[in-house]
Amino acid sequence: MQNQKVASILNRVADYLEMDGPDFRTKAYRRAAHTIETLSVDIADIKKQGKLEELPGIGKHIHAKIEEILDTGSLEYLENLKKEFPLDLDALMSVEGLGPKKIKLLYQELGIKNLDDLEKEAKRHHIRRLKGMGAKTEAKILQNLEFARKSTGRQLLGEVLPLSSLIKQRISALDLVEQVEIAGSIRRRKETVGDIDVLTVTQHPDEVMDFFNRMDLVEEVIVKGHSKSTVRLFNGMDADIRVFKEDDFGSAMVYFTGSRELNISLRKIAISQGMKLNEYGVFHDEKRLAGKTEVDVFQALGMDYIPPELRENTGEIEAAQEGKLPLLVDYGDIKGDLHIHTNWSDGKSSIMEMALEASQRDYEYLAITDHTCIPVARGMDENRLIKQMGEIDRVNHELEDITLLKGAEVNLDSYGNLDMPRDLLEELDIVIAAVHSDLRQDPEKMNERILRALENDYVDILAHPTGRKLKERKPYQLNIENLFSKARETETILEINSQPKRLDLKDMHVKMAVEYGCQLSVSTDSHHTHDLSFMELGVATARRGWAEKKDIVNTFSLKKLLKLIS
DNA sequence: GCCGTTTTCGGCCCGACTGTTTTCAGTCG
Repeated sequence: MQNQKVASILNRVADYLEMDGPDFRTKAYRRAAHTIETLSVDIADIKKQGKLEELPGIGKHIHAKIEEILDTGSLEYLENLKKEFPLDLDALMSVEGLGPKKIKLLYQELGIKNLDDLEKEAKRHHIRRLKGMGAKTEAKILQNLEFARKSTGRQLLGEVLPLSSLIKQRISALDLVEQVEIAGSIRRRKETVGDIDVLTVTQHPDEVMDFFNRMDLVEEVIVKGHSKSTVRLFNGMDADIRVFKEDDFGSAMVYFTGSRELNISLRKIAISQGMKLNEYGVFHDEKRLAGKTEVDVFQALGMDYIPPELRENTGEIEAAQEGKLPLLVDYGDIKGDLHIHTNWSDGKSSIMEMALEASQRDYEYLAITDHTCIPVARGMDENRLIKQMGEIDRVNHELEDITLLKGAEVNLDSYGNLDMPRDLLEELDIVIAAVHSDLRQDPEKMNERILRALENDYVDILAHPTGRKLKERKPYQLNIENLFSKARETETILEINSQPKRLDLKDMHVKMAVEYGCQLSVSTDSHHTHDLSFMELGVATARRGWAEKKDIVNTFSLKKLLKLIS
C-alpha cells in the first residue's frame, strides 16, 4: 500500500509550487493528494486496472507522475525542485507565521535552509531588512522557532477529548454565554488532533474571549481580534475561540467542523446553485436562506444532514445528495464489551470490579478475555484459565444484570497457531486471537500467520488486526484485501480496538471491511475499569468507517451474539 | 493542473488577523 507515500510526494510538490503562487497547480496537486490519501483501495491496483484518470482531481499530467512514483519510487520533478531549493521545508513550515513565500525569500536573500540558519539570521537582525518583513516579524520568528523545535505535532484524540470537554465546561458555565460547542477535527473524531476549536454564541464577545485568554490552561495569547482569539495551551496545543450570533451558529458549526476539503466542496456546490456559503450562512444575493442550524444549512444546499464523523469529503456529499447516507451505528447501540483484561493477567481491576463497571454502563454482557501464556502480560497457563472459569461462574451467579462470557486473548505463535489446547478452547464462549510476539517478522510470513489464524475454527475475533500504535509503531505490512476476504469467508470477526493509541482497525479500513461484508466488533481492550470509557473512541472510528449497527456484533443481543460465535 | 446540469476556455472557497503598508500580501484555518 503506497497511497500515503504517493500522496506525500504530491503534497510536497504543492509546497514548492506555492512559493511562486498564486498558482492553481498547487490546488490541483493538493486535491490529487487528498484523493489518494483517503482512498480505501491500493493506488497500485487502480493503476493496474488503468483507472487512475477516473479518480477525482487526477488528469493526464498527475496520472503520469503517479505512474512514475509507483514504478521508480520517486518523482524526478520533485527531485529537481529539491535541488533548486535544498531546504528543510518541514522544519521551516512548522514555524508559525512562516509560509512558502517567506521561506523562499529567506532562502534567496539570506541563504536560510533550516532552523539553525533561521535563528542565526534573526539574531543578527538581518531578517528585518527584507521586503515585507520588519522587527516584529523577526521577533515572532525567534519566538515561534523554539516552539517549532519542541513541537510534537498532532496529539491523540483520546488525550485531547478530556481537555476539550473541560474547556467547554468552563466556558458554558459563564452566564454571558448562550451556546458552546467544540468543532474541528475533535468533533469529527479524527484519530489525531491538531488544535481545539471552540465556537460560542454570546452578546459579549470581548468578555468571553478575555475569559478564554486568561484560563489557567493558557500559556500565551497568539491572536486576539474582534471575533476570534487563538491561544497556546500548557500542553503545546493551540486552541481557537470564535464568537457568533445565534442565527449564524449552524453555518459556523458546519464550516469549523470541516474538513477543509469538505468546505471547499460545499462552497462550490453553493456557487453552482447561484448561492454563497460562508461561516455566517447560506445566501442568495443578500438574502440569507439558512444559518441557524446545521440541518438548515445542509438542506439549503440540497442534501441530507451529514454526521460530523463523515465530513471528510470522501463520498459523503454525493451520498447525502442522493439520500443514501448510512444509518451509522450509534454510541448508545453497544450492548457489551468483548475484549477486556483483569488482574488475572495484566489488568489492574478484578473480574467483579470490571463486571460492576460494565453493569453501570448498562451493558448486557462482558467478555473476560485475559492473556494466555505470553510471559510479559502475566498470561495465564492452562490451570489458571480453568481456575478463572470457575471464578467467572461464581461472579455470574452473584450478578443479575449482566452476563460474563468466558474468553481469552490467545497468543498466535510465529506460524499462526494458538498457544492453548483444543479441549480448553472448546470450553470458552469466545476466543480472541492476537499477535504479541515476533512483530518484525517477514511480511509474507506475517500475512500467512494471520490468515492461518482466521482459518482456525476456534477463533471468533482477530484483535487489533494491523498492530499499529499511533506515533509509536507502524502496522504490519499486511495485504489488507486478502485479510478482509479471508475474514468474510471464515466468518471471523475483526476487532476495532478502542485504545487511544491503537484505533485498529482504523477508519478507512473499517470502511473497506464494511464494503467487503466483514463482521466487526468494537472493544476497549481495557486493563482498568476506567478504560471501559474508551468505547466512545472505537464507536467513533466505526462511524468514521461508515459502519451501521448491523456491521457491529456487540450491538447484538446476547442471544444473537452467542448464536453467531458458537 | 483539472474540469464542465451555463463553460473544452476561463475559472478555481472564503474570511479573520497581522504586519507591513497607505491599500495589501501572506498566513492560517
